[in-house]
Amino acid sequence: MCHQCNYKNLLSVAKLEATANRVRVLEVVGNNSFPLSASDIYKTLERSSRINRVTVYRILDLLVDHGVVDRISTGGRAFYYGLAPNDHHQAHPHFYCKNCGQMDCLSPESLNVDTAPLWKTFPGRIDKVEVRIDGICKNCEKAE
Amino acid sequence: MCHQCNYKNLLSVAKLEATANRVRVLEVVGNNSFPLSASDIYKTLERSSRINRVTVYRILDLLVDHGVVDRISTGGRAFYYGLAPNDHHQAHPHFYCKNCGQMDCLSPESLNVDTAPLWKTFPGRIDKVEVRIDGICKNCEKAE
DNA sequence: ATTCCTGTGCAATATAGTTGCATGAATGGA
DNA sequence: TCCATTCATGCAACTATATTGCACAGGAAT
Repeated sequence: MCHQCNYKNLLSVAKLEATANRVRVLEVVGNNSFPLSASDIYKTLERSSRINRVTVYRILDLLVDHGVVDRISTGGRAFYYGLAPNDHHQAHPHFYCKNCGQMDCLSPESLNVDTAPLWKTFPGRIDKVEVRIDGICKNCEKAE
Repeated sequence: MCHQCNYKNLLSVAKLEATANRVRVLEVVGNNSFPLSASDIYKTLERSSRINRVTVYRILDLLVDHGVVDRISTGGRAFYYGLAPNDHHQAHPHFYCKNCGQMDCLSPESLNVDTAPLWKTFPGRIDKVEVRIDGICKNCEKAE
C-alpha cells in the first residue's frame, strides 16, 4: 500500500521506539496492497526469521493503539490489519469476500459517505467510521 | 426494535418452520432496540427455559442465511445480531462502544451513504454494505 | 554493581464459534 | 400399525483466534 512511507519514521512520529520486530511487522502491513490477518503477518515474518506469535499480536495492538495501523473487522472471525489513514493514504472502504476471505481496498471515491450529519448530532465520541462491503469476489464468482 | 412484526410470519415468509426455539430466538433479537451478541441471546433465553448454546448458534446461522436476521460485525471479537432490514426497518448504521461493548442503532439518515458508484463499477457480487461507527458512548465518556 | 524498564518468548488460558454424533418427535408411506 | 425418513435439538469434543501471566535478557539510570 505504501512505498512512500518510511516505517521507522512512522513509528517515531507515533512515539514508539523502532525495534526490529516493530519495523518488520509494520513493513509487512505497509508493503501490502490489501489488509492482512494477524496470522498472515505472523506466517510471513516467520519465513524470514523467528518471532513469537504473541509478539506479533502485541505489536499489532500497540500499533493500533498508536494509530499507525488500522484494525479492520471482517465479515469473518479474524481482524485484518492495514496502514491507518495518514498523509499518503485516505480512509477508504474495504471489500470482504465471504468465500475466500480475501479483503481488498476500494478507492475512497467508490462510495460516497457523508458523515457530517452524524458529527453534528452524535452525543458520544467518534473514533472511526468503518465501511465494509461483503460479497463474493469476481474470482470466486467465476469458480462457482 | 420491532413490535409490528409477527415473528411466526417472518419465519414463514423466509420458508422456515416456526419451531418454538426459533420463535424464541427471533423474539429476543426482534424485541431489542439494539443488536445483541449470541451469548446475550443465549443468556436471555436460558433465564426463561433451557436451551442449548449450540442450538442458539445454529438458529442464528439459519436466520442469517434466510435473511431474517442480520449478522453485524463489531470492533470486538463477537458478532452481534439484529433484525435484517425489511418493510418496517430500513438498513441503518450502528455505533459500537469500544469501552462497554454496547452496540446501538443509528437512524438511517444520520449518515449519508451513496452506494451507486460502487454498484456501477464493482466486478464481484455485493451482498451487503455495512457501516459502523466505533468510539466511546456518552455514558462511558462521562465515567472516565 | 545494582536497580529499573521495556521488549520478547513461552506456556497456559480465555473466548467465540463449529463439528460429529445421538436422540426423539413428526411425517408419510406400506 | 409398523417402519423409514427427516429434521430440530442436545451434548461433548474440538478449532481458531486472541489474551494473560510469568520469566528473562539487554540497555539505561542511579
